[in-house]
Parts: sequence; structure tokens; C-alpha cells
Amino acid sequence: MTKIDDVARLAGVSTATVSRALRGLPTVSAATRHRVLAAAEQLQYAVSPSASRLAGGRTATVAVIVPRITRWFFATVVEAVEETLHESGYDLLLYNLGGREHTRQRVLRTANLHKRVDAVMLVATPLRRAELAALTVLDLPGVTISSGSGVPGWPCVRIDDVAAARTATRHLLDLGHRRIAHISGDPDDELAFTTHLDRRRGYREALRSAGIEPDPSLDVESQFSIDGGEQATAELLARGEPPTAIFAACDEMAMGAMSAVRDAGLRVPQDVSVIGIDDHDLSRVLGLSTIAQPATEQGRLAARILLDPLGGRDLPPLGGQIVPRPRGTGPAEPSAAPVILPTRLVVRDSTAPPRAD
Amino acid sequence: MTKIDDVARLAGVSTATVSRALRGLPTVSAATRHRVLAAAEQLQYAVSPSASRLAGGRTATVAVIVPRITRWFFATVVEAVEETLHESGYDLLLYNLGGREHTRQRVLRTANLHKRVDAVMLVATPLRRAELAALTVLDLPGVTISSGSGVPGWPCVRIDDVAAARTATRHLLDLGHRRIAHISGDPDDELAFTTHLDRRRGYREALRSAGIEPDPSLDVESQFSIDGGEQATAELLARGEPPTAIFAACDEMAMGAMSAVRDAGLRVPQDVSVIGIDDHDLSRVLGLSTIAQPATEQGRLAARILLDPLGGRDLPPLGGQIVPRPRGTGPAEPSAAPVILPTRLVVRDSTAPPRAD
DNA sequence: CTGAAAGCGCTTACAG
DNA sequence: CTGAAAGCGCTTACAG
Repeated sequence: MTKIDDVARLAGVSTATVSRALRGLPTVSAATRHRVLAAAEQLQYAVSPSASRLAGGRTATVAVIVPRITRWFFATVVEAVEETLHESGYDLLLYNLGGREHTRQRVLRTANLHKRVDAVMLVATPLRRAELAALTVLDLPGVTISSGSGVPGWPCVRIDDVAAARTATRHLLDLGHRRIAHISGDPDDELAFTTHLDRRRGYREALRSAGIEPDPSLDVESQFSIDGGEQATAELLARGEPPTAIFAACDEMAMGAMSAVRDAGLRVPQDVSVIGIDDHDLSRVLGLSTIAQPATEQGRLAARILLDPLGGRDLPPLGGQIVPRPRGTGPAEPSAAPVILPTRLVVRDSTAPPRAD
Repeated sequence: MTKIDDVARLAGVSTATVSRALRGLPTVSAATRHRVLAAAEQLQYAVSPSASRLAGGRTATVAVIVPRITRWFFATVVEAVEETLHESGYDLLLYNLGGREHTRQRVLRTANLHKRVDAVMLVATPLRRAELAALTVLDLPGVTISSGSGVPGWPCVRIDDVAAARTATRHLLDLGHRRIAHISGDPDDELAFTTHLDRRRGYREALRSAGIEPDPSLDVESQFSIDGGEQATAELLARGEPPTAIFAACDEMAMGAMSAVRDAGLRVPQDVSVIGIDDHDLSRVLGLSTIAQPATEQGRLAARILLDPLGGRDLPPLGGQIVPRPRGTGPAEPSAAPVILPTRLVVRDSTAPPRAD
């Protein structure tokens, strides 16, 4: 393979000049740059990332850590992040925790991230104390999306989960429901996934605002998945007097709920209304009412916030309609407020007034 | 940060010995290894990947290229690949083509992959001539999953798309359908995505075997997505005499088809039967009949086939029930036959005999 | 089994 | 605007 020396020789300049010209540094004359580019082109020269990283001290790589790439929200976020990162010349190292403890321990360790990436993006993965310490040692920049407890010094992009849950619950209340169940979060969740806690809080707040004391027997914990929603709902329907409406903590659970309601011989929404949070690709097809959250925008915005101080190539300046607050030019302030993106109630066919009996 | 010299000094050995001990090379005495490990532990030493890659000539990184990470099949494959790769100490660089031509040109170029990865995994992305040439120059090992035209010298893991489509169509024929429509693949597909061509072929073969000449007006092209399935079906139902059954090239299209059938005031399966291919997570919930394909197994197997000659760490030997043929110890033979994984007809509620009118 | 030394292929002060 | 030289932090023959 051709190396930088070959290009230097052909262009009749030093390797330092080749390096500068190829990276577009301003301190190269137009004529020289032109010759270097032509030589590199002719020789099909491609820089060695390892050598460049070792000498330059930056990897132009970001670690993106998600709980499960197969879930709608995470896949959608990653798709947006991938595009933004690659546009700016950054590589994306994907880590899928998959609920496996040993994976988590391997990934979120000083040794793994050290010198491997310039920054970390953590999606819906609140850190434990030891993990936080490991990252602190590295002093890496990073950004979190939808993470309960943020990382000190890292910006955070998210929605207001409490408000989203409140809106969903209120929609059911407005329709006249009083027995409103909630299905949510991993009970044995070692991973401290806090999203479902916020959503439960919003659910309870909305009920109390309506003068209803939350009924623990209408609050079932399960997995954040289709199967989880199905199981939780089956359990709910088996317990004495069934609810007239179910607020599921995410659309995938809501889909499982719809399925379980039908399996029990009941109809959605005539017998049981169902609402979720997300606006999953399939929610429209299923007629599922939901609180839409902007997954693509969260991914894109988080990636740009991350890249901004790193100085990505070809990155258009931050600003425009999606950024709700002005940002300084330096690194993010330690206690920067999270960037909250808006959600929106989408009413479809899965919610209706309770039967009048 | 602590470097290899620090560890060497503390352990009282040379850096060469530290390097060998840390990588588990056999030519280190137990006592020395022990001292080195203790020193590394004490200093919290983590090797610099860039330095190691530059000196060692291998990156321990694999590029995984998928059309769209947000689709069920690709997300599921990537999840399995990620686990297998990381278990073996390899990094996963994710590339999501996303149907964007410029992304594709950037990724599948000699310059991008050169020295960045040790191998490439190409999922459902048949290569064009120029791209093939670019990869050939690199002489990189690789593996393809579900790629129409393979890459010479690269093993391929896939299902038999023609047979899967034949089975789906035959299921509809067996139920008594005669007017069977097919909805499939991207018409303006610059990406040469050949999966839909194979599936169409299977559809036509099955019809002909049953003495039915395929009716072009029952064969509609669209996008490989929910929306695509919806549009194609709407179009189909608007054209004169509607079909009594629809075979969709993938489950996502089938879901769109179910939705469109209902939007047209018809019932599934009473008025129109629908079947897809995949066994998407949601297919069970939707009661969608389908041809199940093993996405996780394809990903895992392809990753292991890739890693086998590269010599991944901690990789259990290939073999066991999922590998249908014995493999040599050397690199894959140029003309190795594709590894075909089995599919399975799953009958649910979306297919039934046509109405007798 | 272990070490001294070269070398991997770049980038970065520094000097001019 | 450009070049000579050092250095990034490892691994790998080679020699012992």
C-alpha cells in the first residue's frame, strides 16, 4: 500500500506538507495543495487511521452505547447518530448492552474506552457509581440521551418523561376513564433504567390531579417489550375487576397490551382503551394512540452537540429551529440543563370513552 | 495515562515482555506473567489501540454494513453480530447505508476501509462493479449475509429466498387461492437489492407449478417497508378485480398490506389473505402468517465464520448443529457454496381459504 | 524465556 | 508557506 512518503516524493514536498495539505490545513499554498492532492489521487493514497490516531492523539471515533438495538427507539436514534457522525468524518463504534451484565462491565470500563474513542454517547443507560468513576478517570467528553441520572459535565438530550406520561394519562381521564392501569419497566432491572420510573410518576401525578388515588393493583411491572406488555396485561385482566384503560410505558408494551386484550376476548377500544409512548413505526398501522417522541431528532441533536466541541469536519453550525437554547463555544458547562425535546399526543383508534355500563 | 514502559519498569521486565504477557502469548514464564499482570492492574494500565494496531498490523475491528438499521432483519442481525464480535475482542464499526448514494460511495471505497478494519460484513448489499473492484484492491476478508451476488472469496450466509417465496405462495394456493398478488422490492433501486428479485421468482415458479400464469397486474413494486406495503396494496385494491390473497416480500410490507386492506373496508383474512417473510417480532401480535427466517442465527454464524480465520480471542470452535458443512482450517475457498439456513412456514390468522362466492 | 532495537506511518512543534 | 526531526506507544523479528 502506498504511504505518505510515496505521496511526498511524487509531489516533491515533505511528508509534513502532505499531511497538512490532505487535512485541509490553511497553511498550505494553493499550488502545493493541488500537487499533493493530485499525487495522492494518482497513487490511490489512503491515510492509515492507526498511524494518524497515534501521532495525532485523536481517534475521530465515538462509542455509542444502547440497551438494545432491536428496539424501535434505539434503532431510530442510532440511525440518526450514524448519519451525523459519518457526515463529520467520525466512526461509530456500536455497543449493544443487551441486558447482559458481563457485556456492560466490559464496555463501561476505563480500559475499554481508553484511547479508543474521543467521546461517548450513552443512550437510556443511567450509570452506576463504579461506571461513573471509570468514565471520570478517562475525562472523556460525552452526551446522554434519555438517561435518568446524567453524567456530570455531559450534556443531555431527552424528552420530559413525566410530562409525557401525564399527558397520556390525562387523555384517558378526559375520555372519562377512572380505572386506568399502568404497565411498565423492568422489575429486576439491575441496569437502573429510570425512564419507567419517570413515566410512572407522571401517571400517578395525573391521577392525583384528577382526585384519583393510584391503585397499586392496577400498576404492573414487566419488560419494556411486546412480550412484557402482553404478560403484564394478561396479569392485569386476570385480577378481579379489569381496568377500562391501560397506559403502557412504551409503544412496544402497548402493542403487547392490545394483543393480550384481544386474546382475553375483549375489544380495543370498546372494552379497554390502550395508549403508549413513542409513536413507533407500526403504531399508525395498528391504530395505536400514543405520545409521539422525536427519536431521530434526539439522535441527531445529541450527535451534533457532541461533535460541536470536538470540531467535526463539514459540520454545519449548531442552531436553527431544533436547538432550544444558545450554547457557548467552549465545552458544555458541568451543570448544563438537559435539552428537552417536545412530545405530542397522537389520538388514533385505540382510545375511546369507557362503555357506559 | 500509564504506558507500557511504566508497567515494564514496575514489573522489572522489558516492554516486549509486558506486551507478550498481556496478550497471553505462551512464551512467558508463569512467574513473569504474574508480575506483569499485577503491575498492569496496579497501574490501571490499558493498551493504546492505535499504537497496538500500528505496530501489530491488525485492527481487531470489523466493518458491518447494513441498508437500514431500523428494519427488523438488520437490527436483529446486528445485535447477534455485535455480541459475537465483542465476545472475541473485536470492535464493530457500524455503517448504515440508508439508501443514500453518497453514503454508499463514501463507505464502499478503498480509502475508507483501508487499514481501518480487518474484515467486512456486508448485509443484504449486493456490490456494483466499481465497489467490488475497490474491495478487491484491499484484499480484505469478508462475509456476506443475504447478498444477491456474493463477493468472490467471501463466504455467504443466507436463506433460500426463492424457496421461501415458493412456500409462501404455495400455502396460499393450497388454501384455494388463485388470484394471488405479490408486492415487493424497490423499483428505482440503485442499490441492486436482489432479495426481492429472488422472492418474485419463487412466487412465479409456485404459480406456474400450479398451472397459473403470473398476472403482471397483480405484481406491484414498492418500498421494502410498512409504507411501501400499504401503498402497493392500496394500488392493487384500486385496480379492477382485487386479489383474494397477497404475498408480501417481507413482513413489514405485509403489515402495511393488512392495514391497507382494512382501510379499504375489507377484512383479513376473510376478504384478503396476507402472508409475508421474516417472522418479525410483531408478526405474532398481528396474527400475520409468514415464512420465518433465522435472523439471529444468520448474524451469529456469519460473524463466527468471519472470525474463525482471523483468530478471535475466546472464540469457541465452529461446529455443532448450526453449521451445515465442514470447513477447512484455511481461509474460505473462493467459490465456497453459500451457507443456507432453513426457513419455516408459520400459519397464523392472516391466511384462510378464499370466500366461496 | 527474555531483552535491545528497529519500525509501524503518521502529526506536531520548532525553526526558517 | 515549508521541511527536518522527534515522537506518538506499541509489536516484532532477531539474538541470546
